[in-house]
Amino acid sequence: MGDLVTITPAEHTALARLEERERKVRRGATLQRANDRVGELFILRKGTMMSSVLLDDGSRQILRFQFPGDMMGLTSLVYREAPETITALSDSVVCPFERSALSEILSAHPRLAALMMVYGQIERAALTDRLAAIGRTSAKARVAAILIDMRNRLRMLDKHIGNSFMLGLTQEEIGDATGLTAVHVNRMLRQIEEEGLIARENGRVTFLDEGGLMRAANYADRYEGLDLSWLPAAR
Amino acid sequence: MGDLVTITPAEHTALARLEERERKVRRGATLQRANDRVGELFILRKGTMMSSVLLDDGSRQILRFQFPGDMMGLTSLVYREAPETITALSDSVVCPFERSALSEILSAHPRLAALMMVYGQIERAALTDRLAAIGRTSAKARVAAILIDMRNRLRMLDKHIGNSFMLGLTQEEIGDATGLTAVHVNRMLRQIEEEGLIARENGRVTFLDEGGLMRAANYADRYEGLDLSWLPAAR
DNA sequence: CGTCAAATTGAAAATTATCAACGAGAGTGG
DNA sequence: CCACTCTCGTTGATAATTTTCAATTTGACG
Repeated sequence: MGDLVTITPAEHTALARLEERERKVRRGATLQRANDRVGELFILRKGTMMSSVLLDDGSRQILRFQFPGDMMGLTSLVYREAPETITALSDSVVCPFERSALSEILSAHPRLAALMMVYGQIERAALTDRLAAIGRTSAKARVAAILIDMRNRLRMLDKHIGNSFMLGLTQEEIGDATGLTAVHVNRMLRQIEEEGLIARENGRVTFLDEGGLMRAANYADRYEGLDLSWLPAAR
Repeated sequence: MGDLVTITPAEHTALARLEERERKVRRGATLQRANDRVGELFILRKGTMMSSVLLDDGSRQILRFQFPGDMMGLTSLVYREAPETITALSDSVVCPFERSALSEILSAHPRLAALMMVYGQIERAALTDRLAAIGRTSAKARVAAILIDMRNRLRMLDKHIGNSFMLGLTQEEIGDATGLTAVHVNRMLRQIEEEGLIARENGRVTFLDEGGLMRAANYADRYEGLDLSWLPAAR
């Protein structure tokens, strides 16, 4: 949250209480399973994770990728049973906390409540972009969009990531995020590569023509263009 | 919000301040256009509206349908420029209010802040269901899902809506919501009808086999199964 | 060296889009 | 009251995109 506004010491203390405990999650392990009874929320401290739903024909839709600093499992604010599965994409560390802890923060720190609504809306915008991409753009555009999105989000964590990065997703995972089959993802990656937009070498992707890639993907960065002047004063 | 918890008089007064002004919006008129500079939020008082994005090849993706009581334009909490367009599906009445008004409520009424997060998460769940449907289910399933969703949401407003209701969407709008063409929507509606799941007569849809329809659609009702026991006390 | 997940490739099939046309019904101006 | 126009729904034929199935290859790792 410190990226958006300057956090006061009192707010910092309150947020730190959410991260008192730690739990390790191995790559592939499940933190929360859909339809399980749940109550805990999490902050991702290290690693990357994803939230997904499993349809009853066995296919999977990945809803969102999570990076360090993200809150996860916010839906258990609302539902008795989790609607989403949360899985580790790489070995990760999470900080579990109780709903009541969040409740106390909302009461004591209105500005943090507002900031959480802000994050909720950023996430909403990201989800709606994905929705529009899956509903209305070609397979190639969707794959390109995932590449750009992953690069941008990784770069938020590590400022000196440039045009080259470890993707950290299998082609099957890209397919589950974009609503395509792994086979078709493979063909689209190859096509994007043949057009000279990217280069690939075992998991590392390099953007050769970022402008062309953005145009192919119809991409909008939802972490830009923010206006937070309306936030209440810190308490 | 009164559907979820009992609102105290003080909370009621605070919320009523959001609805002091009224504005009429004719069917087809645009309340907020994507990429316009915006600052206002809205509560929908009467009618139905939709939020959508327009891609630059001219195609449209409908993100969400709005019904009376819904807050709209929450993204202007965050962005200088609106990412979504909000349009009236029928003649409607909205109540515009300022971001600062919301800010004051968050500070003065923590339980309302929490309830707004709850609504945000319900909306998120609805969006992710749509995402999974568009990404991973057949055209027929997506159309069936829209039918069920519209019926359920209309029934929340009017308890004695049963198996028959006015859909209030053109086939083109159904297509833009499901990521299909209007032509294909037509064929899917016909097919669902021929299978005896629904009947249609100029805009009115009647469910003949609700169980079959739910199975065809892979449907989950996100307004059920809530657990709000963690909410802070009313102030 | 053997094994296993992941990537790659080709061919055929299924789904969905595109194009083009027509019909029904609502509103509108003469 | 009668063209006239417009939107919406409907239908058929064809094309494009994406999936499915079935191998095969590659690379990491014990």
